[in-house]
Amino acid sequence: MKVVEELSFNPNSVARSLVMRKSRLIGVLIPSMDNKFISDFVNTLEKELFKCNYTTLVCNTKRDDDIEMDFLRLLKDKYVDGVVMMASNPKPHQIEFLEKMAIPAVFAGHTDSTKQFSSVNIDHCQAMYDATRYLLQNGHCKIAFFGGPDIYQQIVERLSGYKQALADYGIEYDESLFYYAHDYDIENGYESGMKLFQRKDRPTAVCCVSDMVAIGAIRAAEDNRLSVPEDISIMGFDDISIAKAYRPGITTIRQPIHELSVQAAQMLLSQIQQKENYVRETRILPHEIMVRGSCMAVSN
Amino acid sequence: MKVVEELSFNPNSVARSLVMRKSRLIGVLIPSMDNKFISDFVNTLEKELFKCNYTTLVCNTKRDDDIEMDFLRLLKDKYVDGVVMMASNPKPHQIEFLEKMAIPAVFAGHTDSTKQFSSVNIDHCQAMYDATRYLLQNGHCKIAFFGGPDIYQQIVERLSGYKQALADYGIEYDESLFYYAHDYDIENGYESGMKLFQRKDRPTAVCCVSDMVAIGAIRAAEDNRLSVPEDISIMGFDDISIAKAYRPGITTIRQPIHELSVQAAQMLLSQIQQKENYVRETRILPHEIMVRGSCMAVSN
DNA sequence: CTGTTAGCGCATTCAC
DNA sequence: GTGAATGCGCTAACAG
Repeated sequence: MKVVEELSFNPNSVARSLVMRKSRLIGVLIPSMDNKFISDFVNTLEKELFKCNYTTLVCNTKRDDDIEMDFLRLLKDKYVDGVVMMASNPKPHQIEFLEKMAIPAVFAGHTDSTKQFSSVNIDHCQAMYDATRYLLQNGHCKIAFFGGPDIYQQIVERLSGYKQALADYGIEYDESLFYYAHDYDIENGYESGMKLFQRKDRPTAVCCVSDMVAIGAIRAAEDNRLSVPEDISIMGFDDISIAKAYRPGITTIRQPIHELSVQAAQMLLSQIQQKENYVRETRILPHEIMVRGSCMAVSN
Repeated sequence: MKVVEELSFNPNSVARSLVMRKSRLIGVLIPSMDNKFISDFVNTLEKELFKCNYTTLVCNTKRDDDIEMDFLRLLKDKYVDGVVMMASNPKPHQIEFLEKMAIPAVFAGHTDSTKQFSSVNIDHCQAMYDATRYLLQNGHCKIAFFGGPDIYQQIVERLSGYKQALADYGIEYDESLFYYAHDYDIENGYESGMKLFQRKDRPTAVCCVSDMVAIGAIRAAEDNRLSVPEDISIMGFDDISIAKAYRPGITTIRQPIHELSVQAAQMLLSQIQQKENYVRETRILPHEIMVRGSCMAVSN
């Protein structure tokens, strides 16, 4: 130990990885970086894993399936000890790859319906159901939906929650009130809004798949001389930090981002420790509606 | 080659790194993740490096010097081929470490005043000078400054640009109009605003170190029944995407984020290729003022 | 309990 | 040209 100090020896992690087939590295696949929801998740995850001496390798897949698979291979090559998958909904070839290579993995914000890997998620369908019901309970009966890319299971589930709530309140689903976009950023919400708000028969409320879409929608409403929430109520989803700071404050569904992250870390860690004995599980965490200024009751 | 196909052989990158002392990995040190400015930078950087078959290892230092050094050591251990330093202003022990370990490095958004490493940056002093001058030219003569942590060289430079502009317009610097905060997020701008806007002798404008601070300031103004920009003009800095979408649109200084990133990548790449022959250089890129709704002229 | 050795999977070098 | 040796820095297994 004295000699270690004297020569300031420090073990070479690459050589160690080579023989150990371990790296104390955890890969995290994320769909993008420009989103408070994701950065909060990663921040918490890093903190949790760091406690156990793991370093996080953040992989931004930019929502590209090929990049996703490239990263998975890279991570395998690097002998990562585990992977947190939050980039997209589980795909068969990914599951197969992870299974074959015996890489511990956890899906976060997504549910592996094959149950081959653990997942932590919220009930996206129920969450959007609650959002829609909140509007219905406040007297809205004509509610538009600004959707996102339907390649995401979560988005599909959210839409079905919306439809379910309408059905439960005896309102027929009107396809002309559904606006599809290829992404869920400000621009998409703005474009959908510009189309919708120019209609004579505009609704009294709109449900958005994300807070960013909601911000775009609010901008579009204002550009059409509509006041939010007086003329139109706008509901967000995610509760990113800007949702509270925006004017008006955005009424939205909060995902328990911190809990999602902590549990993902813990599940992955115990999977790494317990190896074959690990019992996979699917956890659904509670969401919460954040009532702020972008929605109001309508008098019938 | 036939056999390679048949056995679907794929070279082991860890073993390769061990013997080559290279990894085709580039480390990127960032101060946080929750910022469009940073995520845009990283996105572009990844794209540029990916073209040359390099993978990016994103390290979130959370503005902690120790974490920063830990990552630097980790990166050295992993035999990264180079490092992009955008987490904080260059510190002597980092420079020494990089120099000693012969790790190619580039500072982005920061300038290495020792000139031992290359840098790409904007002129933060001139940028804030221009922002302040814009307000002065629009008739404002009492302008507050919402500053951030002075541990950042950029922030110090921005403050000095503000002071310089005032001086050039024959206005004495009034320390009571300078509000210091430990971070530059929405909350800090809000707190500074709540203090300032309750004063009887409030100014007609405020320069903020970041767009997030500006958003907080706008919120505070509104909570004090002040209209932006009618009662008070608020100037941002960075031009993050929300600056345009916010209401009112935030007049701000745009950093050429894409160019910053592309040039950082190119400089690092040529440094890696040219080895000892590489000539270090310091590049300063032009900024731009984005005129939007949060500032207006004042009639004297 | 200390000392030696084999081998992780590659690139490099030298011999053929 | 092809083939066999050496070593990158470590861990694990084994011997003394």
